Amino acid sequence: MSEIESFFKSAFSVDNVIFGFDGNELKILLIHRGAAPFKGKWALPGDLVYPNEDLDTAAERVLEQLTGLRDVYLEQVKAFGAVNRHPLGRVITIAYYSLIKISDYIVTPASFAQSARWHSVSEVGELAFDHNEILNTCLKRLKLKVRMAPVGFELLPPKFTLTELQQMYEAILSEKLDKRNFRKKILSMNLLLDLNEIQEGVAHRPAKLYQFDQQNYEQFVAEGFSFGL
Amino acid sequence: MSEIESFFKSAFSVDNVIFGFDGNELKILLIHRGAAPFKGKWALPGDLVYPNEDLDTAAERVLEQLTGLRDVYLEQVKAFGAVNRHPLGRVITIAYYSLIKISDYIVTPASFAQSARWHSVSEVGELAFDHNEILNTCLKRLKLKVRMAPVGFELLPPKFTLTELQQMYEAILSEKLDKRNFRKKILSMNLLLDLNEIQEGVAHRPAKLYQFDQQNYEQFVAEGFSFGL
DNA sequence: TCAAAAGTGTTCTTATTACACCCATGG
DNA sequence: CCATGGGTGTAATAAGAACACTTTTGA
Repeated sequence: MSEIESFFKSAFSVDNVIFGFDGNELKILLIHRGAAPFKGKWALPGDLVYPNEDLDTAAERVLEQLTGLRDVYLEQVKAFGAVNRHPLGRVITIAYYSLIKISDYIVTPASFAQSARWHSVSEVGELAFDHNEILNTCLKRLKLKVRMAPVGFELLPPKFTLTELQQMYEAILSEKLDKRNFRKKILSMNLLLDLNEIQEGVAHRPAKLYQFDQQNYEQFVAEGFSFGL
Repeated sequence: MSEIESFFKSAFSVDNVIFGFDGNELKILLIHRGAAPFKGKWALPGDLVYPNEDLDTAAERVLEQLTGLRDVYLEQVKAFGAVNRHPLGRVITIAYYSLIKISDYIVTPASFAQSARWHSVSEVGELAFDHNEILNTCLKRLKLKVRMAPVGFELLPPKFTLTELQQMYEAILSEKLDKRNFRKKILSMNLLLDLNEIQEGVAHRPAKLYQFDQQNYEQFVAEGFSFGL
């Protein structure tokens, strides 16, 4: 085998940390591996990238095959390429994370989707390959991102209460926030549309429902505003 | 060719945006391509990754072959993998940036180093491949990073004046900073060691020389401090 | 003595923090 | 009428922004 050919004896994959929020905890969707290597371990959903497929497209495909969801928030984080990260050959992987509304997720018929399950981020054990490292990197990135841009809304249903919003941030950042200060700040940004609706069927004073105002956000950004929490 | 073989008909490379600061402007080191594709264009230094080489190692190698420098600040940014980004085949590239002290750079004997030249970031023209996109992404990342961590010092000589420090930040962020506020803030962090030395041979009042106090920084971080500018 | 950059504080404005009670609803 | 979470304001502190003159040196 010539030297130049040996360069092409390698493959690349994408792996996707799919985050969801159940109203309480930050979760990720993991696949139970039914085959070697790492048979029996939990792993991030991922796949080899097709020869004629863009990286982002591959990550979207993995997500859609597993969840049936399209047009989801997806961000590339970085490449992981340690020589021995894959026991069967030289495979570098490009890590993504995505944010989905956990209630939109329904187990799809795809065979590997049958073995998928949500895990609390705080209770993830030892994963296949270098997936713990990938998860940690993606989580760190999400924590940064969620303070710098209004991406957290991707985890919530279209209508949400301020408490839900706050709990989502607390779950991601793993820190408690002050209720009054949080509300003051988030409302002062004028990014929440008051729907003049309230919760129903709760055994306490019902909370007002809000919606993220994407249009306002885009206008404010165009005017020089930058989100910060 | 079987399907599985086709996955391995691909290669990956690293490309490195090497930043330097000449006391005035932010610069990058580009290579003038002597061969197709993109013959005659300027390009980011890069190379295919050896089959048994980690990604970070490959980026370090590219940097060392070009500049002779080792133990340099290097950060992976992301992977670029559009299907047609390389005219000769499927090659995804992992982008890095590095920060070097421009005065340490001496043209090395390596053949491709002969065709390297510093370019002002603001005057970079159309580059080979998708290298303009890579450069922009790396520059954006550097702007973020330099506010969140004391990496800018990597661009300065070991002894520097406060004005030099400020000009470095201004060059990276492309914005003017207030002299008094800048000094107040940076000195209040206790990350600068006053060397009790002054500039020599300048035709004006000589400035005091400082050094970045890595040891203090690490201790402060351990105690929960986080750099912010 | 001139030119050139170094060095230095205060005031004002804005953002952040800390903190406790009453309200509306369902059971 | 009780339990549960919803909703609200103010005062103190800290951080950021704006701003102009004197000092030191070499030529």
